[in-house]
Amino acid sequence: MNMRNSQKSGEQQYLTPTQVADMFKVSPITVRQWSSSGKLKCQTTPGGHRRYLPSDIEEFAKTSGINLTTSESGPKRVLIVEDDAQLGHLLEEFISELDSELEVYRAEDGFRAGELLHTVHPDLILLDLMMPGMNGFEVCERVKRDNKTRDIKVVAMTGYSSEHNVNRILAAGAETCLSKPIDFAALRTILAPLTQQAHA
Amino acid sequence: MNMRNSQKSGEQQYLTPTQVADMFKVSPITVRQWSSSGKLKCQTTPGGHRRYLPSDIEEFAKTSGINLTTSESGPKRVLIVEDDAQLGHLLEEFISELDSELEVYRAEDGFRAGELLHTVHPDLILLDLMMPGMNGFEVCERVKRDNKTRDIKVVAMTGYSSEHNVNRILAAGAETCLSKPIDFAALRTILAPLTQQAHA
DNA sequence: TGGTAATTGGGTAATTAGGGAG
DNA sequence: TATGTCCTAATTACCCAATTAC
Repeated sequence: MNMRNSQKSGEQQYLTPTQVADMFKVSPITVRQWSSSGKLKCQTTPGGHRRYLPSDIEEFAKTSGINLTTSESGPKRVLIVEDDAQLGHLLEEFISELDSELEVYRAEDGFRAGELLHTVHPDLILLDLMMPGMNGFEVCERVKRDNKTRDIKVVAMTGYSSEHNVNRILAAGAETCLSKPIDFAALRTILAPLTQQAHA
Repeated sequence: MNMRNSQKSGEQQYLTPTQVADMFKVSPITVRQWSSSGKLKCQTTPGGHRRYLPSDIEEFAKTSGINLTTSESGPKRVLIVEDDAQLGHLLEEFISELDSELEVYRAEDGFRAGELLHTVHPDLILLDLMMPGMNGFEVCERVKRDNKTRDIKVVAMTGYSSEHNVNRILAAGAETCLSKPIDFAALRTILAPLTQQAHA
């Protein structure tokens, strides 16, 4: 079970030459050249090894027009935004067992949702539209408006699926809108693309 | 002996190996090597673990020719978490006029707060404890528990400042707890360190 | 005060990185 | 322009018991 709950902060905020090389699909030596010629900014360790910040990489990617094959290769991540503990847990279990390769995170409030959106950068969000202090429609709109997050698929969930609400959330960029109680068969179908890629 | 709690309002005077490692973009193991080979001075706890003084770090950085322009550089950022539009705007105005160098952001809901926490990584958070769908105490605890955000100062604001609540938020790691209506003179004092550094 | 998870130190081996000439 | 190779140095991984944080 590859379930990753809330508090995890073992991310690395710097990149080594080989990691950068992998991102651009070139050899580490080439990355070294880019740095020594000043094309790619870098910091150095006291021992003289180069360290790269994500911002430096992005800038270089834009300047040189090379598209970076970022972390598309890693395991797929799903973020569940649901304040109901019971349903939330059920969804966690269901998705984890669908594919043990999937990393499942859950936010039980808006703050946590905002945090996880940017710290784990999920591939898909299961979003409860009706949560206290959080407007699900707005959240979806914001996700789709931000360049950094617009590639994330949003699957809405609501207990009041009026035609108006469904149209509104779809217009905001959501993939689909599931009515509660959740049809798990439908959910499985929706998640199929993620599991297929994870197995590939 | 609890080192984290002993640094109530100021900076931490000792740095752990991991913290030093982050500063130099290196693994903790490497820091250990620097110390055991005598390149990096250090003190030790009674149990034999290494602790570093900022002065030791600076000296080592100079010797190695590294600029310690970690994340301390750049303009200071303040995040206001307040759902009341009127008060929120007032705070924005006040802080902006206190020092035009300060960057002021505002979150009107929990989701936005979580987003901004990680996207702008503020130096200080003005946190309303009573917001719908968001437990201010929990938020503060989470901020202080995460290595990435624990250096962020938290200033709480509440309309119901019972002694119990004040103690609870201070125990969670907040700098102070302001009662509403806000005492702007007190707020100015609290923000003084930021404005001074911004001008330096 | 007691319990549990995370960090640390030591030592050795494995990996990665930098520089330069091809 | 990008890369493969050689040599040396810097950095990291791994193991386990002790220490520390909360």
